[in-house]
Amino acid sequence: MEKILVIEDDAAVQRALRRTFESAGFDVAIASDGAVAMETFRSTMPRLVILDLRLPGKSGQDLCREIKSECANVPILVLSAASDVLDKVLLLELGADDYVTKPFSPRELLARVRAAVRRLNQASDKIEAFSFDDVEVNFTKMELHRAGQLVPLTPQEFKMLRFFLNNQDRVISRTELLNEVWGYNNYPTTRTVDTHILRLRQKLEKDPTDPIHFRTVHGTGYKFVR
Amino acid sequence: MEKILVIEDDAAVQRALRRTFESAGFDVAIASDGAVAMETFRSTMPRLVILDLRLPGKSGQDLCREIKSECANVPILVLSAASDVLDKVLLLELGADDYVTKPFSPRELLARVRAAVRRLNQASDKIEAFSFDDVEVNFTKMELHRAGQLVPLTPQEFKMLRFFLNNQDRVISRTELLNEVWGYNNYPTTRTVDTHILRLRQKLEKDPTDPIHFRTVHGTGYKFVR
DNA sequence: AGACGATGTGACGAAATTGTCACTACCTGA
DNA sequence: TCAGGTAGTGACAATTTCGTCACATCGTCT
Repeated sequence: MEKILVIEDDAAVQRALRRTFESAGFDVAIASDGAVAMETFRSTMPRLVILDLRLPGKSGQDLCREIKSECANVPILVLSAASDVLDKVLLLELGADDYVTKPFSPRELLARVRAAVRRLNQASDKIEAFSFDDVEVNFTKMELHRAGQLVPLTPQEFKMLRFFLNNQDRVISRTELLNEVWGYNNYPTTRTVDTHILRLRQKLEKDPTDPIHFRTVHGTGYKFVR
Repeated sequence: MEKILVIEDDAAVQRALRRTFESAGFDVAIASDGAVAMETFRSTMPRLVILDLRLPGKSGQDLCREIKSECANVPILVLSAASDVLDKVLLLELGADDYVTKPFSPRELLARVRAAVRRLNQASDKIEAFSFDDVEVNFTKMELHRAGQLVPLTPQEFKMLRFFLNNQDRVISRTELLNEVWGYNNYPTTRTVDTHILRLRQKLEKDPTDPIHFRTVHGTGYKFVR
């Protein structure tokens, strides 16, 4: 279920948006006030933000910039009164990804949000190439070089590495790894995960004993940090 | 079991509400008088408040504001006579979350309370990041920084911290903590809770000896205050 | 069939986490 | 002020979790 944040002061519009998006299966958080909006943003970490440019307290434009500077990959959809003199260039400068002028139809707004979320999911899911340290990996070619040298990875190792790269910084439990990397049918032991982490570390870490990238989160799982 | 506070002077309505909510599994506290309501509120720390706007003593509107200013995340459901000239906007300004006009059906009221509580539980359970003082915590990354420094927390400490952040200002008994944080199967001593509070304080409080955020409520439990 | 690489498993010491206890300090009501 | 309960604190032991290794298994290629 995708989480979105609505920053809007008009109670009637709030209700309308909540109804529209909740019935479309979104998880809606609302901030009525520019002053608390950033806080709400940080605590909910939404997938997308709908922002009314006309706000009491902090200006919508500032908010836009602030959100973008903090989390560049969260799309922002701006609501603006038709009377507002707005040009697309300004909006793009602010970091907004799309805009809708009031009065708008909920249907249209919903369509735009869906489009934005779809783009996001597509873009984020399939890293084809990546590099960190002196490591360069290309999933299309299934090749990994370290300091220019080709390092052979097994298929399982590639899968696992890819999953980690697609979920950087996030702590991932062994169970989730088994589900996502091994698939739902196979049920190896959680011990197996450790062994594979070990192998990835030995191949990719400068000091496999004291790993920087493939970190252990005791009692919980592992996470990849660039 | 969710605790709710009913602020209502009419004895007949009191009885009706008590019957309705107790048989629905709620824990009901009642204040008949605006004057003592705040006191009752503070001592019971309910999950939700049902407030009759027409009260002897202190005005219902003032109460509404006062409760909200003290505990912003406790939903307030307002009861009002149909004859009252009520503006929805005014209510929202007061901080009320919903309202029902008399005469109301118990069934409807119950439904609204349940909806509010559900929203609360849903919304609150998903805090992914939060900050207070010079502390910043991110539950997705399982990282906590204090004054920019990484402070390692154990899984149990993360769980506990999260529960406290999700239930700010509310007094939580040791038993409830054991149930919610440790789960229903494990039954460590209530003393165990104290030890973990100690550890959180040592890691997060400026002066662990004189804690500001993780407060002791003697004879009852603990509460987190921002 | 034999060889080889890839993968999964169990064992075991090491490390981290967590629960408990004992003791002290504190609070509260008589 | 005293007694009795309640909470803070540090040390310690029990338990859980992790890293690592050797080895079994499996499939594939020759």
